[in-house]
Amino acid sequence: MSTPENEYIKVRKDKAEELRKEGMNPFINGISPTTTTAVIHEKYDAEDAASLEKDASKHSIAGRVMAIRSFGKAAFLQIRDRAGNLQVFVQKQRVGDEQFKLFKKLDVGDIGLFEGEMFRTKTGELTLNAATLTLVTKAYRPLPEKWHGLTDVETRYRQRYVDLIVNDDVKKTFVARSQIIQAIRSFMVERSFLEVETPMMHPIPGGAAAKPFTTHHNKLDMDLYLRIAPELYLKRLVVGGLERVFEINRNFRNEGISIQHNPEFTMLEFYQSYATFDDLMTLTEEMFSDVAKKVVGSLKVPYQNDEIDFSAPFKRYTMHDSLVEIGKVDPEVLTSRENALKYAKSLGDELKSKDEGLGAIITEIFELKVEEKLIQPTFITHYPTEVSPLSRRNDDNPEVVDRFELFIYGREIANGFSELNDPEDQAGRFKAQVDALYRGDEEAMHFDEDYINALEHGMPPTAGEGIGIDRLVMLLTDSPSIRDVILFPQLKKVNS
RNA sequence: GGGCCGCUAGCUCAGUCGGCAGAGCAACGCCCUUUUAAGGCGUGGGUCGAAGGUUCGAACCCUUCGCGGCUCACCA
Repeated sequence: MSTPENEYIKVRKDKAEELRKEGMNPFINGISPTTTTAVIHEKYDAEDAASLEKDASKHSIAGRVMAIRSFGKAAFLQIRDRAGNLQVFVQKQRVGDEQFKLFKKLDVGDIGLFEGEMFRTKTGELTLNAATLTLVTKAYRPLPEKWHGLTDVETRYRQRYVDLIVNDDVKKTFVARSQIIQAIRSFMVERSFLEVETPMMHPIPGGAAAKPFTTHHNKLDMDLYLRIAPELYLKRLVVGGLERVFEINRNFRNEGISIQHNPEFTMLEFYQSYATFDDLMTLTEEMFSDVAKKVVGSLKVPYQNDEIDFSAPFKRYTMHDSLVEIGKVDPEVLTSRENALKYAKSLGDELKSKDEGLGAIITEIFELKVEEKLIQPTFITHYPTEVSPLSRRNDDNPEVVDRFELFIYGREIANGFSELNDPEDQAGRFKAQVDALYRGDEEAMHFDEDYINALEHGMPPTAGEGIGIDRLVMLLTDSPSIRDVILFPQLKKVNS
Protein backbone atom coordinates (compact mmCIF):
# COMPACT_ATOMS: atom_id res chain seq x y z
CA MET A 1 0.00 0.00 0.00
CA SER A 2 1.55 3.25 -1.07
CA THR A 3 -0.18 6.57 -0.92
CA PRO A 4 0.15 8.29 -4.29
CA GLU A 5 2.69 10.87 -5.22
CA ASN A 6 1.53 14.25 -3.95
CA GLU A 7 2.61 17.76 -3.19
CA TYR A 8 4.50 16.69 -0.06
CA ILE A 9 6.62 14.17 -1.86
CA LYS A 10 7.32 16.49 -4.73
CA VAL A 11 8.55 19.24 -2.40
CA ARG A 12 10.91 16.85 -0.68
CA LYS A 13 12.22 15.28 -3.87
CA ASP A 14 12.85 18.77 -5.24
CA LYS A 15 14.89 19.60 -2.14
CA ALA A 16 16.93 16.43 -2.62
CA GLU A 17 17.49 17.34 -6.27
CA GLU A 18 18.70 20.83 -5.35
CA LEU A 19 21.18 19.32 -2.91
CA ARG A 20 22.44 16.94 -5.57
CA LYS A 21 23.03 19.91 -7.88
CA GLU A 22 25.16 21.46 -5.15
CA GLY A 23 27.20 18.26 -4.97
CA MET A 24 25.58 16.77 -1.88
CA ASN A 25 24.22 13.24 -1.72
CA PRO A 26 20.85 13.06 0.07
CA PHE A 27 21.48 9.36 0.82
CA ILE A 28 25.02 9.21 2.16
CA ASN A 29 26.68 6.20 3.71
CA GLY A 30 29.50 5.50 6.12
CA ILE A 31 28.79 8.05 8.82
CA SER A 32 29.96 7.37 12.37
CA PRO A 33 28.16 9.12 15.21
CA THR A 34 30.36 9.07 18.31
CA THR A 35 27.54 8.47 20.76
CA THR A 36 23.80 8.05 21.29
CA THR A 37 21.19 10.25 22.91
CA ALA A 38 20.94 7.87 25.85
CA VAL A 39 24.67 8.02 26.58
CA ILE A 40 24.53 11.83 26.45
CA HIS A 41 21.64 11.96 28.88
CA GLU A 42 23.37 9.52 31.19
CA LYS A 43 26.53 11.63 31.14
CA TYR A 44 25.06 15.13 31.37
CA ASP A 45 21.57 15.02 32.87
CA ALA A 46 22.94 15.82 36.33
CA GLU A 47 25.11 18.75 35.19
CA ASP A 48 23.94 22.35 35.41
CA ALA A 49 24.39 25.12 32.86
CA ALA A 50 27.60 26.46 34.40
CA SER A 51 29.44 23.15 34.46
CA LEU A 52 28.29 22.31 30.94
CA GLU A 53 29.73 25.63 29.72
CA LYS A 54 33.17 24.58 30.95
CA ASP A 55 32.94 21.27 29.11
CA ALA A 56 33.92 21.91 25.48
CA SER A 57 33.96 18.26 24.41
CA LYS A 58 32.21 17.52 21.16
CA HIS A 59 29.70 14.75 20.52
CA SER A 60 27.94 13.61 17.40
CA ILE A 61 24.60 11.89 17.18
CA ALA A 62 22.68 10.54 14.23
CA GLY A 63 18.93 10.25 14.23
CA ARG A 64 15.59 11.15 12.80
CA VAL A 65 14.37 14.74 12.95
CA MET A 66 11.10 14.51 14.88
CA ALA A 67 10.34 18.22 15.21
CA ILE A 68 11.70 21.57 14.03
CA ARG A 69 10.97 24.79 15.90
CA SER A 70 12.47 27.49 13.77
CA PHE A 71 13.12 31.19 14.46
CA GLY A 72 14.56 32.45 11.25
CA LYS A 73 18.20 32.54 12.21
CA ALA A 74 18.10 29.75 14.80
CA ALA A 75 16.08 26.62 15.47
CA PHE A 76 15.52 23.79 17.88
CA LEU A 77 15.31 20.26 16.52
CA GLN A 78 14.13 17.16 18.29
CA ILE A 79 16.32 14.22 17.27
CA ARG A 80 15.46 10.57 17.94
CA ASP A 81 17.81 7.63 17.72
CA ARG A 82 17.39 4.02 18.83
CA ALA A 83 18.08 4.97 22.43
CA GLY A 84 15.98 8.09 22.95
CA ASN A 85 15.60 11.78 22.13
CA LEU A 86 17.82 14.83 22.31
CA GLN A 87 17.26 18.46 21.46
CA VAL A 88 19.68 20.07 19.00
CA PHE A 89 20.18 23.81 18.58
CA VAL A 90 21.10 25.06 15.13
CA GLN A 91 22.16 28.69 14.97
CA LYS A 92 23.10 30.53 11.78
CA GLN A 93 25.89 32.44 13.53
CA ARG A 94 27.42 29.18 14.74
CA VAL A 95 27.10 26.86 11.76
CA GLY A 96 27.72 29.44 9.07
CA ASP A 97 25.75 30.45 5.98
CA GLU A 98 26.43 27.29 3.94
CA GLN A 99 25.34 24.92 6.68
CA PHE A 100 22.35 27.05 7.55
CA LYS A 101 21.23 26.86 3.94
CA LEU A 102 21.42 23.09 4.22
CA PHE A 103 19.42 23.22 7.47
CA LYS A 104 16.68 25.11 5.63
CA LYS A 105 16.27 22.11 3.33
CA LEU A 106 15.92 19.74 6.27
CA ASP A 107 12.41 18.37 6.88
CA VAL A 108 10.79 16.60 9.79
CA GLY A 109 11.37 12.91 9.11
CA ASP A 110 14.86 13.31 7.62
CA ILE A 111 17.81 11.55 9.21
CA GLY A 112 20.74 13.77 10.12
CA LEU A 113 24.11 13.80 11.84
CA PHE A 114 24.74 16.60 14.34
CA GLU A 115 28.01 17.44 16.02
CA GLY A 116 28.57 19.95 18.79
CA GLU A 117 28.87 20.67 22.52
CA MET A 118 26.29 20.31 25.23
CA PHE A 119 24.56 23.22 26.94
CA ARG A 120 21.39 24.02 28.80
CA THR A 121 18.75 26.33 27.35
CA LYS A 122 16.93 29.05 29.25
CA THR A 123 14.28 26.53 30.14
CA GLY A 124 16.92 24.09 31.37
CA GLU A 125 16.76 21.50 28.63
CA LEU A 126 19.95 19.61 27.85
CA THR A 127 20.71 20.50 24.24
CA LEU A 128 23.43 19.85 21.68
CA ASN A 129 24.68 23.12 20.19
CA ALA A 130 25.42 22.06 16.63
CA ALA A 131 28.76 23.10 15.13
CA THR A 132 28.07 21.04 12.00
CA LEU A 133 25.11 19.19 10.60
CA THR A 134 24.83 16.63 7.81
CA LEU A 135 21.80 15.38 5.94
CA VAL A 136 22.22 11.62 6.09
CA THR A 137 18.99 10.36 4.57
CA LYS A 138 16.24 12.37 2.95
CA ALA A 139 12.70 11.27 3.79
CA TYR A 140 10.35 11.72 0.83
CA ARG A 141 7.19 11.09 2.82
CA PRO A 142 6.06 13.24 5.73
CA LEU A 143 5.48 11.81 9.20
CA PRO A 144 1.97 11.78 10.64
CA GLU A 145 0.83 14.80 12.57
CA LYS A 146 2.85 15.55 15.69
CA TRP A 147 -0.01 16.07 18.07
CA HIS A 148 -2.41 13.18 17.50
CA GLY A 149 0.16 11.01 15.77
CA LEU A 150 -0.89 7.92 13.88
CA THR A 151 -3.95 6.24 15.36
CA ASP A 152 -5.63 4.53 12.44
CA VAL A 153 -5.08 0.92 13.38
CA GLU A 154 -5.04 -0.39 9.85
CA THR A 155 -2.28 2.00 8.80
CA ARG A 156 -0.43 1.26 12.04
CA TYR A 157 -0.34 -2.47 11.26
CA ARG A 158 0.18 -2.23 7.53
CA GLN A 159 2.87 0.44 7.81
CA ARG A 160 4.40 -0.66 11.08
CA TYR A 161 7.57 1.26 10.23
CA VAL A 162 5.62 4.52 10.54
CA ASP A 163 3.95 3.30 13.72
CA LEU A 164 7.36 2.53 15.24
CA ILE A 165 8.72 5.96 14.29
CA VAL A 166 5.92 8.01 15.79
CA ASN A 167 4.45 5.87 18.57
CA ASP A 168 7.04 5.44 21.26
CA ASP A 169 4.96 2.92 23.22
CA VAL A 170 4.94 0.62 20.23
CA LYS A 171 8.71 0.52 20.20
CA LYS A 172 8.70 -0.12 23.95
CA THR A 173 6.31 -3.04 23.52
CA PHE A 174 8.52 -4.76 20.97
CA VAL A 175 11.67 -4.11 22.97
CA ALA A 176 9.87 -5.76 25.90
CA ARG A 177 8.84 -8.66 23.67
CA SER A 178 12.46 -9.25 22.75
CA GLN A 179 13.50 -9.05 26.40
CA ILE A 180 10.79 -11.52 27.43
CA ILE A 181 11.93 -14.05 24.85
CA GLN A 182 15.57 -13.51 25.84
CA ALA A 183 14.67 -14.02 29.51
CA ILE A 184 12.79 -17.23 28.73
CA ARG A 185 15.64 -18.54 26.62
CA SER A 186 18.15 -17.88 29.41
CA PHE A 187 15.79 -19.49 31.92
CA MET A 188 15.59 -22.67 29.84
CA VAL A 189 19.29 -22.82 28.99
CA GLU A 190 20.21 -22.36 32.67
CA ARG A 191 18.16 -25.47 33.39
CA SER A 192 20.07 -27.53 30.83
CA PHE A 193 17.40 -27.44 28.13
CA LEU A 194 18.72 -27.67 24.59
CA GLU A 195 17.23 -25.29 22.04
CA VAL A 196 16.27 -27.09 18.83
CA GLU A 197 14.48 -26.37 15.59
CA THR A 198 12.02 -28.88 14.19
CA PRO A 199 10.17 -28.81 10.87
CA MET A 200 7.65 -26.12 10.03
CA MET A 201 6.32 -28.23 7.16
CA HIS A 202 4.73 -31.47 8.29
CA PRO A 203 3.55 -34.35 6.11
CA ILE A 204 1.02 -35.15 8.86
CA PRO A 205 -0.37 -32.31 10.97
CA GLY A 206 -0.16 -33.19 14.64
CA GLY A 207 0.42 -32.22 18.23
CA ALA A 208 -2.70 -30.12 18.67
CA ALA A 209 -6.38 -29.95 17.84
CA ALA A 210 -6.52 -27.39 15.06
CA LYS A 211 -7.17 -26.90 11.37
CA PRO A 212 -3.87 -26.67 9.45
CA PHE A 213 -2.78 -24.63 6.46
CA THR A 214 -1.88 -26.78 3.50
CA THR A 215 0.86 -26.24 0.97
CA HIS A 216 2.50 -28.28 -1.76
CA HIS A 217 6.03 -29.30 -2.66
CA ASN A 218 6.27 -29.39 -6.45
CA LYS A 219 9.33 -31.59 -7.02
CA LEU A 220 8.20 -34.14 -4.44
CA ASP A 221 4.62 -33.72 -5.63
CA MET A 222 3.56 -33.87 -2.03
CA ASP A 223 1.05 -31.98 0.09
CA LEU A 224 2.49 -30.55 3.28
CA TYR A 225 0.94 -28.85 6.30
CA LEU A 226 2.31 -25.83 8.11
CA ARG A 227 2.80 -27.10 11.60
CA ILE A 228 0.09 -26.60 14.19
CA ALA A 229 2.51 -27.65 16.97
CA PRO A 230 6.05 -29.02 17.21
CA GLU A 231 5.06 -31.51 19.93
CA LEU A 232 5.46 -34.85 18.17
CA TYR A 233 8.86 -33.90 16.75
CA LEU A 234 10.16 -32.66 20.07
CA LYS A 235 9.12 -35.90 21.74
CA ARG A 236 10.91 -37.87 19.02
CA LEU A 237 14.01 -35.98 20.15
CA VAL A 238 13.36 -37.04 23.73
CA VAL A 239 13.24 -40.65 22.53
CA GLY A 240 16.57 -39.93 20.85
CA GLY A 241 18.11 -39.04 24.19
CA LEU A 242 17.83 -35.23 24.14
CA GLU A 243 16.22 -35.38 27.54
CA ARG A 244 15.51 -31.68 27.87
CA VAL A 245 14.61 -29.77 24.72
CA PHE A 246 12.80 -26.56 23.90
CA GLU A 247 11.78 -24.63 20.82
CA ILE A 248 10.55 -21.05 20.55
CA ASN A 249 8.96 -20.58 17.19
CA ARG A 250 5.88 -20.13 15.08
CA ASN A 251 2.79 -22.32 14.89
CA PHE A 252 0.17 -21.89 12.19
CA ARG A 253 -3.52 -22.53 12.63
CA ASN A 254 -6.13 -22.02 9.96
CA GLU A 255 -8.76 -20.57 12.23
CA GLY A 256 -10.41 -17.33 13.19
CA ILE A 257 -8.57 -14.07 13.77
CA SER A 258 -9.45 -12.19 16.92
CA ILE A 259 -8.10 -9.96 19.64
CA GLN A 260 -6.20 -12.98 20.93
CA HIS A 261 -5.73 -15.09 17.80
CA ASN A 262 -3.34 -14.59 14.90
CA PRO A 263 -2.97 -17.30 12.22
CA GLU A 264 0.74 -17.53 13.02
CA PHE A 265 1.72 -17.22 16.62
CA THR A 266 4.75 -17.95 18.74
CA MET A 267 4.94 -20.83 21.19
CA LEU A 268 7.54 -21.94 23.64
CA GLU A 269 7.33 -25.70 23.78
CA PHE A 270 9.59 -27.79 26.00
CA TYR A 271 9.99 -31.35 27.25
CA GLN A 272 11.75 -32.51 30.38
CA SER A 273 12.43 -36.19 30.98
CA TYR A 274 11.94 -37.59 34.47
CA ALA A 275 9.61 -34.72 35.33
CA THR A 276 5.85 -34.80 35.88
CA PHE A 277 3.16 -32.23 35.11
CA ASP A 278 3.43 -31.26 38.77
CA ASP A 279 7.09 -30.34 38.33
CA LEU A 280 6.21 -28.22 35.31
CA MET A 281 3.65 -26.20 37.25
CA THR A 282 6.40 -25.26 39.66
CA LEU A 283 8.78 -24.52 36.80
CA THR A 284 6.13 -22.32 35.15
CA GLU A 285 5.67 -20.32 38.35
CA GLU A 286 9.42 -19.80 38.53
CA MET A 287 9.67 -18.83 34.88
CA PHE A 288 6.83 -16.32 34.95
CA SER A 289 8.09 -14.73 38.18
CA ASP A 290 11.58 -14.54 36.75
CA VAL A 291 10.45 -12.96 33.48
CA ALA A 292 8.09 -10.49 35.18
CA LYS A 293 10.86 -9.37 37.53
CA LYS A 294 13.38 -8.97 34.72
CA VAL A 295 11.13 -7.22 32.22
CA VAL A 296 8.51 -5.37 34.28
CA GLY A 297 10.56 -5.09 37.46
CA SER A 298 7.76 -6.37 39.66
CA LEU A 299 5.69 -9.48 40.33
CA LYS A 300 2.58 -7.32 40.30
CA VAL A 301 1.86 -6.34 36.73
CA PRO A 302 -0.83 -3.86 35.69
CA TYR A 303 -3.09 -5.22 32.98
CA GLN A 304 -5.98 -3.16 31.62
CA ASN A 305 -7.91 -2.23 34.76
CA ASP A 306 -6.59 -5.13 36.81
CA GLU A 307 -3.35 -6.13 38.41
CA ILE A 308 -1.93 -9.57 37.72
CA ASP A 309 0.10 -11.03 40.58
CA PHE A 310 2.78 -13.43 39.39
CA SER A 311 3.89 -14.36 42.92
CA ALA A 312 4.20 -18.11 43.41
CA PRO A 313 2.38 -20.30 44.10
CA PHE A 314 -0.41 -19.83 41.60
CA LYS A 315 -3.87 -21.09 42.51
CA ARG A 316 -4.60 -24.70 41.56
CA TYR A 317 -7.94 -26.41 40.99
CA THR A 318 -8.85 -29.66 39.37
CA MET A 319 -11.23 -29.09 36.50
CA HIS A 320 -13.94 -30.79 38.54
CA ASP A 321 -13.39 -28.58 41.59
CA SER A 322 -13.16 -25.41 39.50
CA LEU A 323 -16.54 -26.21 37.96
CA VAL A 324 -18.13 -26.69 41.35
CA GLU A 325 -16.36 -23.96 43.32
CA ILE A 326 -15.84 -21.23 40.71
CA GLY A 327 -18.48 -22.11 38.13
CA LYS A 328 -21.09 -22.96 40.81
CA VAL A 329 -22.06 -25.99 38.77
CA ASP A 330 -24.08 -28.67 40.59
CA PRO A 331 -21.74 -31.71 40.94
CA GLU A 332 -24.63 -33.94 39.85
CA VAL A 333 -24.34 -32.37 36.40
CA LEU A 334 -20.85 -33.83 36.02
CA THR A 335 -21.74 -37.42 36.82
CA SER A 336 -23.37 -38.54 33.59
CA ARG A 337 -23.37 -37.65 29.94
CA GLU A 338 -27.13 -37.13 30.00
CA ASN A 339 -27.01 -34.62 32.87
CA ALA A 340 -24.01 -32.81 31.41
CA LEU A 341 -25.55 -32.59 27.96
CA LYS A 342 -28.81 -31.23 29.33
CA TYR A 343 -26.95 -28.61 31.34
CA ALA A 344 -24.66 -27.65 28.45
CA LYS A 345 -27.67 -27.13 26.20
CA SER A 346 -29.29 -24.95 28.86
CA LEU A 347 -26.18 -22.74 28.58
CA GLY A 348 -26.75 -22.50 24.83
CA ASP A 349 -23.80 -24.76 24.01
CA GLU A 350 -23.88 -26.40 20.59
CA LEU A 351 -21.95 -29.66 20.46
CA LYS A 352 -19.22 -29.89 17.86
CA SER A 353 -20.36 -33.40 17.01
CA LYS A 354 -23.12 -35.69 18.20
CA ASP A 355 -20.59 -38.23 19.43
CA GLU A 356 -19.03 -36.05 22.09
CA GLY A 357 -18.56 -37.91 25.33
CA LEU A 358 -18.91 -36.73 28.91
CA GLY A 359 -15.33 -35.44 28.99
CA ALA A 360 -15.74 -33.18 25.98
CA ILE A 361 -19.04 -31.81 27.29
CA ILE A 362 -17.54 -31.12 30.73
CA THR A 363 -14.71 -29.23 29.03
CA GLU A 364 -17.21 -27.11 27.14
CA ILE A 365 -19.09 -26.32 30.34
CA PHE A 366 -15.76 -25.34 31.90
CA GLU A 367 -15.06 -22.95 29.02
CA LEU A 368 -18.47 -21.34 29.46
CA LYS A 369 -18.72 -21.18 33.23
CA VAL A 370 -15.18 -20.95 34.61
CA GLU A 371 -12.58 -19.75 32.11
CA GLU A 372 -13.42 -16.04 32.09
CA LYS A 373 -13.39 -15.91 35.89
CA LEU A 374 -9.75 -16.99 36.12
CA ILE A 375 -8.15 -13.55 36.28
CA GLN A 376 -5.18 -14.24 38.54
CA PRO A 377 -2.79 -17.00 37.40
CA THR A 378 -4.58 -20.29 38.01
CA PHE A 379 -3.69 -23.85 37.08
CA ILE A 380 -6.58 -26.09 36.12
CA THR A 381 -5.56 -29.75 36.37
CA HIS A 382 -6.88 -33.19 35.47
CA TYR A 383 -8.54 -32.67 32.12
CA PRO A 384 -10.77 -35.41 30.70
CA THR A 385 -8.80 -38.06 28.81
CA GLU A 386 -11.18 -37.65 25.89
CA VAL A 387 -9.91 -34.15 25.10
CA SER A 388 -6.24 -34.93 25.78
CA PRO A 389 -5.05 -37.51 23.25
CA LEU A 390 -1.34 -37.08 23.99
CA SER A 391 -1.44 -36.96 27.80
CA ARG A 392 -0.72 -39.67 30.34
CA ARG A 393 -3.71 -41.05 32.19
CA ASN A 394 -3.93 -40.37 35.89
CA ASP A 395 -2.85 -43.47 37.82
CA ASP A 396 -5.88 -43.31 40.13
CA ASN A 397 -8.53 -42.30 37.59
CA PRO A 398 -7.98 -43.24 33.94
CA GLU A 399 -10.84 -40.97 32.85
CA VAL A 400 -8.66 -37.92 33.49
CA VAL A 401 -5.08 -37.14 32.55
CA ASP A 402 -2.10 -35.64 34.37
CA ARG A 403 -2.47 -32.33 32.62
CA PHE A 404 -2.84 -28.66 33.48
CA GLU A 405 -3.65 -25.47 31.71
CA LEU A 406 -2.65 -22.08 33.07
CA PHE A 407 -5.22 -19.31 32.82
CA ILE A 408 -4.56 -15.62 33.33
CA TYR A 409 -7.10 -12.87 32.70
CA GLY A 410 -9.53 -15.49 31.44
CA ARG A 411 -7.15 -16.63 28.73
CA GLU A 412 -5.32 -19.88 28.25
CA ILE A 413 -1.63 -19.07 28.50
CA ALA A 414 -0.01 -22.49 28.94
CA ASN A 415 -0.84 -26.16 28.52
CA GLY A 416 1.29 -28.91 30.02
CA PHE A 417 1.10 -32.55 30.87
CA SER A 418 2.86 -35.73 31.73
CA GLU A 419 3.41 -37.28 28.33
CA LEU A 420 1.76 -40.49 27.25
CA ASN A 421 4.65 -42.87 26.53
CA ASP A 422 2.73 -46.15 26.27
CA PRO A 423 2.73 -46.80 22.49
CA GLU A 424 -0.36 -49.03 22.61
CA ASP A 425 -2.43 -46.50 24.57
CA GLN A 426 -1.20 -43.78 22.18
CA ALA A 427 -2.17 -45.85 19.13
CA GLY A 428 -5.65 -46.30 20.59
CA ARG A 429 -5.99 -42.57 21.21
CA PHE A 430 -4.89 -41.77 17.65
CA LYS A 431 -7.47 -44.28 16.44
CA ALA A 432 -10.22 -42.44 18.37
CA GLN A 433 -9.02 -39.16 16.82
CA VAL A 434 -9.09 -40.62 13.32
CA ASP A 435 -12.65 -41.79 13.97
CA ALA A 436 -13.57 -38.24 14.96
CA LEU A 437 -11.83 -36.94 11.83
CA TYR A 438 -13.99 -39.25 9.69
CA ARG A 439 -17.07 -38.00 11.52
CA GLY A 440 -16.18 -34.52 10.33
CA ASP A 441 -14.17 -33.04 13.21
CA GLU A 442 -11.66 -31.01 11.18
CA GLU A 443 -9.56 -30.38 14.26
CA ALA A 444 -9.08 -34.03 15.18
CA MET A 445 -5.62 -35.54 14.90
CA HIS A 446 -4.27 -37.86 12.26
CA PHE A 447 -2.65 -41.23 12.94
CA ASP A 448 1.11 -40.73 13.05
CA GLU A 449 2.67 -44.18 12.62
CA ASP A 450 6.22 -42.98 12.87
CA TYR A 451 5.44 -41.32 16.18
CA ILE A 452 4.13 -44.67 17.48
CA ASN A 453 7.30 -46.28 16.13
CA ALA A 454 9.32 -43.74 18.11
CA LEU A 455 7.40 -44.51 21.30
CA GLU A 456 7.95 -48.21 20.71
CA HIS A 457 11.66 -47.52 21.08
CA GLY A 458 10.92 -46.26 24.58
CA MET A 459 10.41 -42.64 25.68
CA PRO A 460 11.45 -41.96 29.25
CA PRO A 461 8.72 -40.60 31.52
CA THR A 462 8.53 -36.97 30.42
CA ALA A 463 6.48 -33.88 31.00
CA GLY A 464 5.98 -31.24 28.33
CA GLU A 465 4.44 -27.81 28.07
CA GLY A 466 3.53 -25.16 25.57
CA ILE A 467 3.36 -21.47 26.47
CA GLY A 468 1.72 -18.89 24.23
CA ILE A 469 4.40 -16.25 23.98
CA ASP A 470 2.23 -13.61 22.32
CA ARG A 471 -0.35 -13.82 25.08
CA LEU A 472 2.33 -13.68 27.74
CA VAL A 473 3.78 -10.59 26.06
CA MET A 474 0.28 -9.05 26.00
CA LEU A 475 0.02 -9.50 29.77
CA LEU A 476 3.49 -8.16 30.51
CA THR A 477 3.15 -5.12 28.22
CA ASP A 478 -0.46 -4.26 29.09
CA SER A 479 -1.48 -4.77 25.44
CA PRO A 480 -5.20 -5.37 24.82
CA SER A 481 -4.77 -7.10 21.43
CA ILE A 482 -2.45 -9.79 20.11
CA ARG A 483 -1.92 -7.45 17.15
CA ASP A 484 -0.18 -5.02 19.46
CA VAL A 485 2.54 -7.59 20.19
CA ILE A 486 3.03 -9.00 16.68
CA LEU A 487 5.01 -6.68 14.42
CA PHE A 488 3.15 -7.58 11.27
CA PRO A 489 -0.20 -9.15 12.19
CA GLN A 490 -2.22 -10.91 9.53
CA LEU A 491 -4.62 -8.58 7.72
CA LYS A 492 -6.90 -8.99 4.78
CA LYS A 493 -5.27 -8.43 1.44
CA VAL A 494 -5.37 -4.98 -0.06
CA ASN A 495 -7.44 -4.71 -3.23
CA SER A 496 -6.65 -1.69 -5.29
C1' G B 1 -19.52 -16.59 8.89
C1' G B 2 -23.47 -13.28 11.96
C1' G B 3 -24.44 -8.39 14.41
C1' C B 4 -22.98 -3.23 15.36
C1' C B 5 -19.85 0.95 14.06
C1' G B 6 -16.53 3.40 10.77
C1' C B 7 -13.93 5.04 5.84
C1' U B 8 -13.99 13.24 4.22
C1' A B 9 -6.84 17.06 2.61
C1' G B 10 -0.27 14.05 4.13
C1' C B 11 -2.10 13.26 9.71
C1' U B 12 -6.21 14.03 13.48
C1' C B 13 -11.15 15.15 12.82
C1' A B 14 -15.94 18.47 11.99
C1' G B 15 -19.66 18.70 8.23
C1' U B 16 -26.75 20.62 11.16
C1' C B 17 -32.75 19.37 7.55
C1' G B 18 -30.21 16.78 1.03
C1' G B 19 -28.47 23.12 -1.10
C1' C B 20 -20.90 26.49 -2.85
C1' A B 21 -16.01 20.89 0.72
C1' G B 22 -14.34 22.79 6.39
C1' A B 23 -10.80 23.24 10.95
C1' G B 24 -6.17 22.19 13.54
C1' C B 25 -1.50 20.22 12.55
C1' A B 26 1.62 19.53 8.23
C1' A B 27 3.23 21.96 3.31
C1' C B 28 4.59 26.57 0.54
C1' G B 29 5.93 32.21 0.86
C1' C B 30 7.25 36.31 4.22
C1' C B 31 8.74 38.00 9.50
C1' C B 32 11.23 36.13 13.77
C1' U B 33 18.51 34.13 17.51
C1' U B 34 16.40 30.04 23.73
C1' U B 35 11.71 26.95 21.67
C1' U B 36 8.88 22.56 24.01
C1' A B 37 2.01 21.21 20.07
C1' A B 38 6.98 27.93 19.53
C1' G B 39 4.55 32.56 17.52
C1' G B 40 2.59 36.23 13.60
C1' C B 41 0.78 37.37 8.39
C1' G B 42 -0.49 35.13 3.79
C1' U B 43 -1.14 30.99 -0.06
C1' G B 44 -2.06 26.31 -2.09
C1' G B 45 -3.99 21.39 -1.20
C1' G B 46 -10.12 16.88 -2.01
C1' U B 47 -11.90 10.55 -6.99
C1' C B 48 -15.86 12.70 0.53
C1' G B 49 -13.56 4.05 0.20
C1' A B 50 -15.80 2.10 -5.01
C1' A B 51 -19.90 1.37 -8.29
C1' G B 52 -24.93 1.98 -9.18
C1' G B 53 -29.77 4.20 -7.80
C1' U B 54 -33.40 8.11 -5.85
C1' U B 55 -33.51 13.53 -6.51
C1' C B 56 -33.74 19.82 -9.80
C1' G B 57 -29.57 18.89 -6.53
C1' A B 58 -26.09 13.55 -2.66
C1' A B 59 -20.21 13.52 1.71
C1' C B 60 -25.43 13.14 3.67
C1' C B 61 -30.97 8.89 1.54
C1' C B 62 -31.20 3.59 -0.85
C1' U B 63 -28.59 -0.97 -3.00
C1' U B 64 -24.25 -3.77 -3.91
C1' C B 65 -19.16 -4.29 -3.19
C1' G B 66 -14.21 -3.29 -0.77
C1' C B 67 -11.36 -2.31 3.64
C1' G B 68 -11.04 -1.71 8.90
C1' G B 69 -12.56 -1.85 14.19
C1' C B 70 -15.51 -3.98 18.06
C1' U B 71 -18.43 -8.16 19.21
C1' C B 72 -20.56 -13.28 18.85
C1' A B 73 -19.23 -18.12 17.04
C1' C B 74 -14.45 -21.12 16.51
C1' C B 75 -9.62 -21.35 18.53
C1' A B 76 -4.25 -21.05 21.75
